Amino acid sequence: MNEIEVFRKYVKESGLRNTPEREVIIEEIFLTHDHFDVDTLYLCLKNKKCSISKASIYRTIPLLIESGLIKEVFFEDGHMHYEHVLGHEHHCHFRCLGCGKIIEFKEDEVMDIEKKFSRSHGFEVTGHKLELFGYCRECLKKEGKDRRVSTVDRVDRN
Amino acid sequence: MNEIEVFRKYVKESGLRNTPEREVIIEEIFLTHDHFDVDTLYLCLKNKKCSISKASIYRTIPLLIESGLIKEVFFEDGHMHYEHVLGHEHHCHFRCLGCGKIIEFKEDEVMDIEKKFSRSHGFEVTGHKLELFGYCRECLKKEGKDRRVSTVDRVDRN
DNA sequence: ATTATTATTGAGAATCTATTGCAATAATAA
DNA sequence: TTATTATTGCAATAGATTCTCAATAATAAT
Repeated sequence: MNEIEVFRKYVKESGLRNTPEREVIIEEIFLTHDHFDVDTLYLCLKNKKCSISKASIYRTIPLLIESGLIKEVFFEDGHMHYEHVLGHEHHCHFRCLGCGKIIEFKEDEVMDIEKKFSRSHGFEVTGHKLELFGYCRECLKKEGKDRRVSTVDRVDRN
Repeated sequence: MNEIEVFRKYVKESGLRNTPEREVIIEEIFLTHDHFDVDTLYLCLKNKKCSISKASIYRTIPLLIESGLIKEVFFEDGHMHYEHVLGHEHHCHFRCLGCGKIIEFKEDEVMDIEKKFSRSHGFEVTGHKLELFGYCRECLKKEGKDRRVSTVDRVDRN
Protein backbone atom coordinates (compact mmCIF):
# COMPACT_ATOMS: atom_id res chain seq x y z
CA MET A 1 0.00 0.00 0.00
CA ASN A 2 1.45 3.35 -0.96
CA GLU A 3 0.94 6.59 0.92
CA ILE A 4 -2.20 7.61 -0.96
CA GLU A 5 -3.83 4.26 -0.41
CA VAL A 6 -2.96 4.30 3.25
CA PHE A 7 -4.50 7.71 3.57
CA ARG A 8 -7.68 6.78 1.70
CA LYS A 9 -8.13 3.83 3.98
CA TYR A 10 -7.59 6.00 7.04
CA VAL A 11 -10.03 8.61 5.80
CA LYS A 12 -12.70 6.04 5.14
CA GLU A 13 -12.30 4.34 8.48
CA SER A 14 -12.37 7.64 10.31
CA GLY A 15 -15.50 8.94 8.66
CA LEU A 16 -13.62 11.86 7.10
CA ARG A 17 -13.68 12.96 3.47
CA ASN A 18 -10.81 12.77 1.09
CA THR A 19 -9.99 15.76 -1.09
CA PRO A 20 -7.67 16.51 -4.00
CA GLU A 21 -5.90 19.07 -1.83
CA ARG A 22 -4.91 16.41 0.68
CA GLU A 23 -3.66 14.06 -1.97
CA VAL A 24 -1.59 16.81 -3.54
CA ILE A 25 -0.03 17.51 -0.16
CA ILE A 26 0.77 13.85 0.38
CA GLU A 27 2.28 13.50 -3.08
CA GLU A 28 4.50 16.51 -2.56
CA ILE A 29 5.69 15.25 0.82
CA PHE A 30 6.56 11.82 -0.53
CA LEU A 31 8.29 13.17 -3.61
CA THR A 32 11.55 13.22 -1.65
CA HIS A 33 12.81 11.31 1.37
CA ASP A 34 13.81 14.38 3.32
CA HIS A 35 12.56 16.13 6.39
CA PHE A 36 10.17 18.94 5.68
CA ASP A 37 8.32 21.76 7.38
CA VAL A 38 5.03 23.50 6.66
CA ASP A 39 6.49 26.61 5.11
CA THR A 40 8.74 24.93 2.56
CA LEU A 41 5.96 22.54 1.69
CA TYR A 42 3.65 25.50 1.14
CA LEU A 43 6.19 27.28 -1.06
CA CYS A 44 6.93 24.16 -3.10
CA LEU A 45 3.27 23.75 -3.91
CA LYS A 46 2.94 27.43 -4.67
CA ASN A 47 5.87 27.33 -7.09
CA LYS A 48 4.17 24.61 -9.02
CA LYS A 49 0.72 25.42 -10.27
CA CYS A 50 -1.06 23.81 -7.33
CA SER A 51 -1.26 26.34 -4.54
CA ILE A 52 -2.90 25.16 -1.34
CA SER A 53 -3.64 27.37 1.62
CA LYS A 54 -1.48 27.11 4.69
CA ALA A 55 -4.56 26.54 6.78
CA SER A 56 -5.28 23.37 4.84
CA ILE A 57 -1.71 22.18 5.21
CA TYR A 58 -1.82 22.79 8.94
CA ARG A 59 -5.13 20.96 9.10
CA THR A 60 -3.86 18.03 7.09
CA ILE A 61 -0.68 17.36 9.06
CA PRO A 62 -2.37 15.88 12.15
CA LEU A 63 -4.28 13.53 9.84
CA LEU A 64 -1.05 12.38 8.23
CA ILE A 65 0.38 11.74 11.66
CA GLU A 66 -2.67 9.82 12.82
CA SER A 67 -2.67 7.73 9.68
CA GLY A 68 0.95 6.78 10.30
CA LEU A 69 2.39 8.48 7.22
CA ILE A 70 4.60 11.04 8.93
CA LYS A 71 5.75 12.08 12.39
CA GLU A 72 7.24 15.06 14.13
CA VAL A 73 10.99 14.92 14.40
CA PHE A 74 12.15 18.10 16.03
CA PHE A 75 11.22 21.65 16.74
CA GLU A 76 13.87 23.97 15.41
CA ASP A 77 14.13 27.55 14.18
CA GLY A 78 10.77 28.31 15.66
CA HIS A 79 8.75 25.65 13.92
CA MET A 80 8.15 21.92 13.77
CA HIS A 81 9.89 19.59 11.32
CA TYR A 82 8.44 16.33 10.08
CA GLU A 83 9.65 13.20 8.36
CA HIS A 84 8.21 10.12 6.65
CA VAL A 85 7.27 7.07 8.60
CA LEU A 86 5.84 4.97 5.78
CA GLY A 87 8.63 3.49 3.67
CA HIS A 88 11.29 4.97 5.88
CA GLU A 89 12.58 2.55 8.45
CA HIS A 90 13.00 3.80 11.97
CA HIS A 91 16.26 5.58 12.72
CA CYS A 92 17.92 7.97 15.14
CA HIS A 93 19.43 11.39 14.58
CA PHE A 94 22.77 12.98 15.27
CA ARG A 95 22.74 16.75 15.31
CA CYS A 96 25.96 18.72 14.90
CA LEU A 97 25.99 21.61 17.35
CA GLY A 98 28.54 23.36 15.17
CA CYS A 99 26.90 23.45 11.75
CA GLY A 100 23.41 22.17 12.50
CA LYS A 101 23.80 19.20 10.17
CA ILE A 102 21.51 16.23 10.85
CA ILE A 103 22.76 12.70 10.26
CA GLU A 104 20.52 9.67 10.42
CA PHE A 105 21.68 6.31 11.72
CA LYS A 106 20.17 3.01 12.60
CA GLU A 107 20.55 1.51 16.04
CA ASP A 108 18.96 -1.71 17.25
CA GLU A 109 20.25 -1.48 20.77
CA VAL A 110 17.49 0.98 21.64
CA MET A 111 15.03 -1.89 21.34
CA ASP A 112 16.75 -3.57 24.28
CA ILE A 113 16.26 -0.41 26.30
CA GLU A 114 12.60 -0.31 25.31
CA LYS A 115 12.10 -3.92 26.36
CA LYS A 116 13.94 -3.49 29.61
CA PHE A 117 11.88 -0.43 30.53
CA SER A 118 8.68 -2.07 29.41
CA ARG A 119 9.27 -5.11 31.59
CA SER A 120 10.34 -3.22 34.67
CA HIS A 121 7.36 -0.84 34.63
CA GLY A 122 4.59 -2.92 33.09
CA PHE A 123 4.06 -0.29 30.42
CA GLU A 124 3.53 -0.71 26.71
CA VAL A 125 6.32 1.03 24.82
CA THR A 126 5.26 1.85 21.27
CA GLY A 127 8.22 3.87 20.07
CA HIS A 128 11.18 6.06 20.88
CA LYS A 129 13.08 9.10 19.77
CA LEU A 130 16.85 9.14 20.20
CA GLU A 131 18.95 12.14 19.34
CA LEU A 132 22.70 12.32 19.84
CA PHE A 133 24.43 15.64 19.60
CA GLY A 134 27.99 16.83 19.41
CA TYR A 135 30.39 17.92 16.69
CA CYS A 136 30.93 16.42 13.28
CA ARG A 137 34.37 15.85 11.80
CA GLU A 138 34.38 19.08 9.81
CA CYS A 139 33.43 21.15 12.82
CA LEU A 140 36.02 19.43 14.99
CA LYS A 141 38.63 20.79 12.62
CA LYS A 142 37.57 24.40 13.09
CA GLU A 143 37.99 23.49 16.77
CA GLY A 144 36.29 25.65 19.34
CA LYS A 145 35.06 28.24 16.88
CA ASP A 146 31.36 28.73 16.40
CA ARG A 147 30.29 26.27 19.01
CA ARG A 148 26.87 26.70 20.42
CA VAL A 149 24.64 25.08 22.97
CA SER A 150 21.67 24.54 20.71
CA THR A 151 20.34 25.77 17.45
CA VAL A 152 17.33 27.20 19.15
CA ASP A 153 18.81 28.93 22.12
CA ARG A 154 21.99 30.31 20.76
CA VAL A 155 23.38 33.32 22.55
CA ASP A 156 25.10 35.83 20.35
CA ARG A 157 27.24 38.13 22.34
CA ASN A 158 30.22 39.80 20.75
CA MET B 1 28.75 25.14 44.19
CA ASN B 2 25.03 25.81 44.17
CA GLU B 3 23.09 27.24 41.25
CA ILE B 4 23.59 30.87 42.22
CA GLU B 5 27.31 30.43 42.63
CA VAL B 6 27.59 28.65 39.32
CA PHE B 7 25.74 31.48 37.66
CA ARG B 8 27.84 34.19 39.31
CA LYS B 9 30.98 32.46 38.11
CA TYR B 10 29.59 32.17 34.60
CA VAL B 11 28.54 35.80 34.55
CA LYS B 12 31.95 36.96 35.69
CA GLU B 13 33.82 34.82 33.20
CA SER B 14 31.60 35.95 30.37
CA GLY B 15 31.91 39.64 31.05
CA LEU B 16 28.20 39.95 31.76
CA ARG B 17 26.55 41.58 34.75
CA ASN B 18 24.60 39.83 37.43
CA THR B 19 21.26 41.25 38.55
CA PRO B 20 18.76 40.56 41.30
CA GLU B 21 16.19 39.70 38.63
CA ARG B 22 18.33 36.87 37.35
CA GLU B 23 18.98 35.48 40.79
CA VAL B 24 15.27 35.56 41.59
CA ILE B 25 14.59 33.61 38.40
CA ILE B 26 17.21 31.02 39.27
CA GLU B 27 15.92 30.64 42.81
CA GLU B 28 12.39 30.11 41.60
CA ILE B 29 13.49 27.51 39.07
CA PHE B 30 15.50 25.55 41.59
CA LEU B 31 12.80 25.69 44.23
CA THR B 32 11.39 22.45 42.85
CA HIS B 33 12.89 19.60 40.86
CA ASP B 34 10.27 19.68 38.15
CA HIS B 35 10.22 20.63 34.53
CA PHE B 36 9.11 24.17 33.87
CA ASP B 37 8.20 26.54 31.09
CA VAL B 38 8.45 30.29 30.70
CA ASP B 39 4.81 31.05 31.29
CA THR B 40 4.36 29.14 34.53
CA LEU B 41 7.64 30.56 35.78
CA TYR B 42 6.40 34.04 34.97
CA LEU B 43 3.10 33.46 36.74
CA CYS B 44 4.76 31.96 39.81
CA LEU B 45 6.93 35.03 40.21
CA LYS B 46 3.97 37.28 39.59
CA ASN B 47 1.92 35.53 42.29
CA LYS B 48 4.63 36.22 44.79
CA LYS B 49 5.60 39.81 45.20
CA CYS B 50 8.51 39.63 42.77
CA SER B 51 7.17 40.19 39.28
CA ILE B 52 9.73 40.06 36.50
CA SER B 53 8.99 40.85 32.89
CA LYS B 54 8.66 38.01 30.43
CA ALA B 55 11.29 39.63 28.24
CA SER B 56 13.81 39.29 31.04
CA ILE B 57 12.90 35.67 31.58
CA TYR B 58 13.26 34.94 27.89
CA ARG B 59 16.60 36.72 27.89
CA THR B 60 17.82 34.87 30.95
CA ILE B 61 17.03 31.35 29.78
CA PRO B 62 19.82 31.12 27.19
CA LEU B 63 22.28 32.23 29.86
CA LEU B 64 21.10 29.49 32.19
CA ILE B 65 21.55 26.97 29.41
CA GLU B 66 25.03 28.25 28.58
CA SER B 67 26.05 28.17 32.20
CA GLY B 68 24.95 24.54 32.45
CA LEU B 69 22.15 25.08 34.93
CA ILE B 70 19.22 23.99 32.77
CA LYS B 71 18.48 22.50 29.37
CA GLU B 72 15.63 22.16 26.93
CA VAL B 73 13.74 18.91 27.29
CA PHE B 74 10.84 18.99 24.88
CA PHE B 75 8.61 21.21 22.87
CA GLU B 76 5.01 20.60 23.78
CA ASP B 77 1.73 22.51 23.74
CA GLY B 78 3.29 25.14 21.56
CA HIS B 79 6.20 26.06 23.75
CA MET B 80 9.52 24.80 25.07
CA HIS B 81 9.93 23.02 28.39
CA TYR B 82 13.09 23.01 30.45
CA GLU B 83 14.60 21.02 33.28
CA HIS B 84 17.50 21.24 35.70
CA VAL B 85 20.93 19.98 34.80
CA LEU B 86 22.79 20.99 37.95
CA GLY B 87 22.05 18.57 40.77
CA HIS B 88 19.89 16.43 38.56
CA GLU B 89 21.71 13.51 37.04
CA HIS B 90 21.16 12.71 33.41
CA HIS B 91 18.09 10.65 32.62
CA CYS B 92 15.67 9.71 29.88
CA HIS B 93 11.94 10.25 29.60
CA PHE B 94 8.96 8.05 29.02
CA ARG B 95 5.85 9.85 27.85
CA CYS B 96 2.44 8.25 28.16
CA LEU B 97 0.46 8.88 25.00
CA GLY B 98 -2.74 8.26 26.91
CA CYS B 99 -2.53 10.68 29.81
CA GLY B 100 0.53 12.74 28.95
CA LYS B 101 2.37 11.70 32.09
CA ILE B 102 6.18 11.97 31.97
CA ILE B 103 8.31 9.41 33.79
CA GLU B 104 12.04 9.76 34.20
CA PHE B 105 14.40 6.80 34.19
CA LYS B 106 18.12 6.22 34.13
CA GLU B 107 19.72 4.20 31.41
CA ASP B 108 23.45 3.62 30.96
CA GLU B 109 23.19 1.60 27.80
CA VAL B 110 22.79 4.78 25.76
CA MET B 111 26.43 5.52 26.50
CA ASP B 112 27.40 2.43 24.50
CA ILE B 113 25.37 3.74 21.58
CA GLU B 114 27.12 7.10 21.87
CA LYS B 115 30.53 5.47 21.87
CA LYS B 116 29.71 3.18 19.00
CA PHE B 117 28.45 6.06 16.87
CA SER B 118 31.34 8.25 17.87
CA ARG B 119 33.89 5.65 16.83
CA SER B 120 32.25 4.76 13.55
CA HIS B 121 31.87 8.35 12.39
CA GLY B 122 34.83 10.11 13.96
CA PHE B 123 32.51 12.62 15.60
CA GLU B 124 32.53 13.98 19.12
CA VAL B 125 29.29 13.09 20.85
CA THR B 126 28.61 15.39 23.78
CA GLY B 127 25.16 14.29 24.79
CA HIS B 128 21.89 12.64 23.92
CA LYS B 129 18.18 12.85 24.38
CA LEU B 130 16.18 9.64 24.59
CA GLU B 131 12.44 9.59 24.83
CA LEU B 132 10.34 6.45 24.93
CA PHE B 133 6.60 6.64 24.44
CA GLY B 134 3.69 4.33 24.85
CA TYR B 135 1.02 3.69 27.44
CA CYS B 136 1.37 3.54 31.19
CA ARG B 137 -0.25 0.86 33.29
CA GLU B 138 -3.26 2.97 34.19
CA CYS B 139 -3.94 3.85 30.58
CA LEU B 140 -3.55 0.25 29.49
CA LYS B 141 -6.48 -0.55 31.72
CA LYS B 142 -8.81 1.90 30.01
CA GLU B 143 -7.65 0.03 26.92
CA GLY B 144 -8.06 1.70 23.59
CA LYS B 145 -9.93 4.69 24.88
CA ASP B 146 -8.45 8.14 24.59
CA ARG B 147 -5.37 7.07 22.72
CA ARG B 148 -3.60 9.72 20.72
CA VAL B 149 -0.58 10.05 18.51
CA SER B 150 1.03 12.98 20.23
CA THR B 151 0.22 15.57 22.81
CA VAL B 152 0.91 18.33 20.36
CA ASP B 153 -0.96 17.19 17.32
CA ARG B 154 -4.00 15.67 18.79
CA VAL B 155 -7.03 15.56 16.56
CA ASP B 156 -10.29 16.10 18.34
CA ARG B 157 -13.16 14.89 16.28
CA ASN B 158 -16.36 13.88 17.93
C1' DA C 1 -28.47 11.00 -11.56
C1' DT C 2 -30.22 14.40 -7.99
C1' DT C 3 -30.45 16.07 -3.63
C1' DA C 4 -29.34 16.68 1.18
C1' DT C 5 -25.93 16.73 4.54
C1' DT C 6 -21.98 18.40 6.34
C1' DA C 7 -16.75 18.12 6.09
C1' DT C 8 -13.38 20.88 3.90
C1' DT C 9 -11.40 24.87 1.73
C1' DG C 10 -9.35 29.53 1.45
C1' DA C 11 -8.74 34.10 3.14
C1' DG C 12 -8.03 36.73 6.70
C1' DA C 13 -8.44 37.70 11.57
C1' DA C 14 -7.01 36.24 15.95
C1' DT C 15 -3.90 34.03 19.15
C1' DC C 16 0.25 32.70 21.04
C1' DT C 17 5.21 32.31 21.66
C1' DA C 18 9.29 34.57 21.37
C1' DT C 19 12.26 38.50 19.94
C1' DT C 20 13.57 43.25 19.54
C1' DG C 21 13.87 48.55 19.97
C1' DC C 22 14.24 52.01 23.11
C1' DA C 23 14.47 54.98 27.06
C1' DA C 24 15.33 54.55 31.93
C1' DT C 25 17.90 52.14 35.32
C1' DA C 26 21.56 50.05 37.65
C1' DA C 27 25.90 46.93 37.87
C1' DT C 28 30.63 47.10 37.49
C1' DA C 29 35.27 49.23 36.82
C1' DA C 30 38.04 53.15 37.12
C1' DT D 1 31.93 59.08 42.92
C1' DT D 2 31.72 58.91 38.20
C1' DA D 3 31.71 56.87 33.65
C1' DT D 4 30.52 53.09 30.93
C1' DT D 5 27.39 50.14 29.16
C1' DA D 6 24.65 45.80 30.24
C1' DT D 7 20.08 45.00 31.73
C1' DT D 8 15.26 45.98 32.59
C1' DG D 9 10.39 46.73 31.41
C1' DC D 10 7.23 48.02 28.16
C1' DA D 11 5.47 48.12 23.87
C1' DA D 12 5.94 46.92 19.23
C1' DT D 13 7.04 43.25 16.13
C1' DA D 14 7.77 38.84 13.89
C1' DG D 15 6.53 34.31 13.01
C1' DA D 16 3.90 30.02 13.62
C1' DT D 17 -0.35 28.07 14.28
C1' DT D 18 -5.31 28.20 15.04
C1' DC D 19 -9.81 29.93 14.30
C1' DT D 20 -13.96 32.12 11.98
C1' DC D 21 -16.98 31.98 8.39
C1' DA D 22 -18.98 31.91 3.94
C1' DA D 23 -18.49 29.24 -0.22
C1' DT D 24 -17.54 24.82 -2.05
C1' DA D 25 -17.50 20.03 -2.77
C1' DA D 26 -17.37 14.96 -1.07
C1' DT D 27 -20.20 11.44 0.33
C1' DA D 28 -24.70 9.13 1.45
C1' DA D 29 -29.36 8.72 0.60
C1' DT D 30 -33.00 9.04 -2.54
